[in-house]
Amino acid sequence: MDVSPLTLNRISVYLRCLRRLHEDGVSRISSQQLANKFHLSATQIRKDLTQLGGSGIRGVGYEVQPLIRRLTGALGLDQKHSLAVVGMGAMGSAFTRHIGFNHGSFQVAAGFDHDAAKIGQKVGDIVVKPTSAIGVVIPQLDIKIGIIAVPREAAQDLADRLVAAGTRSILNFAPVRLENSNGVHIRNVDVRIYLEELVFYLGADER
Amino acid sequence: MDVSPLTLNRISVYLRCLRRLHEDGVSRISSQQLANKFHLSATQIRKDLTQLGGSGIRGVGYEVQPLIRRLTGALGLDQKHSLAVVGMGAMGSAFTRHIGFNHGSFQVAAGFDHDAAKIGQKVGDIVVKPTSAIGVVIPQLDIKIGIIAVPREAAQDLADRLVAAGTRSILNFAPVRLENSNGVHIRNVDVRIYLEELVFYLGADER
DNA sequence: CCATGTGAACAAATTCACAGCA
DNA sequence: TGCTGTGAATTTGTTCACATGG
Repeated sequence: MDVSPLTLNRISVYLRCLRRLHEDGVSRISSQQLANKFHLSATQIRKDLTQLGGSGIRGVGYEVQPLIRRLTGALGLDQKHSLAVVGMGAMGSAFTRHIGFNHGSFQVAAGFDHDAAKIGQKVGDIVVKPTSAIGVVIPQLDIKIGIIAVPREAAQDLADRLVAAGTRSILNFAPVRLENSNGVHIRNVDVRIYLEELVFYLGADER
Repeated sequence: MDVSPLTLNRISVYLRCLRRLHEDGVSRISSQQLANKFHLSATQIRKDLTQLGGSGIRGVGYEVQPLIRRLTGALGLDQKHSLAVVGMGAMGSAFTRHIGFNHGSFQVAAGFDHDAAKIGQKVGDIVVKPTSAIGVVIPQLDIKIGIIAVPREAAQDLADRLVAAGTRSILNFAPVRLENSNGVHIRNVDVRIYLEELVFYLGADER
């Protein structure tokens, strides 16, 4: 299948909205109602949903629970996914706790750090391991998703080691564009870039 | 001026690259060299830079230091910006420490939490204040940028209170699309959405 | 001559408008 | 009738190709 990241991210949003509706006991909803309720675009919801094979009822709308199941399956969220966090500083441990607390399709299965003072310590449920263990632990636990939360200088090297060990996707918090060797999917999240964006629009009036 | 978020985020990236070059003693660079060195597109660099009023020298390239100054000014990074972090849980305090450590154009000037156990505690340089103090502290410190790092349910209310107190831009880590009342600029950062994206592309082969 | 800056071609994403079906 | 699903139109973003000028 061929879905753009933009569409995909919106699907995630829809899924969340639908789960909330389901909790509230709503069993059917039209694209228009969904759009109104969560400030989305009705046409776009329909376009996006039909990309995964539409399943609405003309004249009625969508059945909430079947649609949730459909999207959950399409995204691959019907299985548990193990994550490895590399870098157990402020970002890495916040991420670990964040995901750990939100029992969902994800669990942090391993945490690595370079710093001897952090190795052996517990963060949430996991014990921090040395980065030298990446090559052993990643294949052992069959981890396909890695989180890079280390300083800029170390990011590329650790990403390479994750990929060499079998990681197929990387969520990168370090402020570098990582070189994506062969089919590895990389998502960069750079908080400072977002702050800079906000600053620009702050001053946009004066320009 | 009228610059898209996409362009703007790339400008931030260029700025970083240029700062690294400057540190390495490079005083001139062509768009092509810049593109090669950091895996970017030369044409796009030029298009983006000319949006802020091009300043390259034909046949030569760009002067690194003047360009840094130019971009820094265009983004509004030549002044210090105070931030308020709302929600001092794992995410909020990680963010605070992250920005705090990286002395740049940003400083966390205030941190708020709802939880009595956290109020009065120090996170980095700042002392956590109750959310009830938002209305007083934000105008007092003239804070224009707020960070929302609270659970979903509380996010909209706190965003509203920030805006009412004078905040003009919000970086939102909570998993909700915040309603952006009048010209307030909102940037959503939702880690779980990015993880879900990665999962989808993991399984993309089998589909 | 060589790299910038830019109009024109192209591609991607969004929105519109409506045909088609429960 | 009322909503989905979708081709067509539009807008937005990227790449190409080259004229321009230091």
